[in-house]
Amino acid sequence: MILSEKFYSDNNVISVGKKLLGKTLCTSFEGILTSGIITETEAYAGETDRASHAYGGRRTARTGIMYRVGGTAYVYLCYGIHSLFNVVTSPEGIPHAILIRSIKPVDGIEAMALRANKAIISEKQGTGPGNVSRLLGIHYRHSGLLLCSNHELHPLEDAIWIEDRGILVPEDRIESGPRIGVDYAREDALLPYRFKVKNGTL
DNA sequence: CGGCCGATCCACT
DNA sequence: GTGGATCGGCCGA
Repeated sequence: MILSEKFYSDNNVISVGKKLLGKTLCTSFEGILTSGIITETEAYAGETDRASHAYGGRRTARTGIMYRVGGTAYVYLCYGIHSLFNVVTSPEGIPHAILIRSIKPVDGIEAMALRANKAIISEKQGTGPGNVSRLLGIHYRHSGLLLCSNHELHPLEDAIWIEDRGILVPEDRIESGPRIGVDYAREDALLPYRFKVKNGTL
């Protein structure tokens, strides 16, 4: 089942960050389907979160994407090399977003191996936000794509979406901790907004 | 328009 | 554990 706008429009970014664990992130580019189960996320809590690109109400051509309706893809370039994939959550006008940090590869393993320039794909290849995008073929040009438009009507159209395939990650299997690489965020750097499945086991 | 730097990864030691 | 790769976005002049 493809997650709907209702799932993403939840104003509680922490709760959505946790609920995304165990869901399956899918892409279809040029007719090639690849997917992976989300095993790690980070929540970015809008204008009051010093770690967020929207901190203080900063709204530019790039970060303006985060103010769109929940279920919009926010992808941006990091360190000049990596496209990092986020999904906007909350209603339109509130710039909450979840960064997808790790996946367990599922569909299209061969295509992923090709993209990663590896002979085989192990679970390790899906670790790290830059790698997630690399395996799934996500590029910052995809920023602004809607994740819940009905792509099934256009199977050959490029699309990103998230599915619920019935994998349940109970609260006691979720480990929370501080986010990565946000030391500049001062007191907010310590907030436990990073969520991962314990031992990476699903 | 110039300069700085980032929600990172990987090869190498 | 460390440093190089690599470039768009943003800010200040």
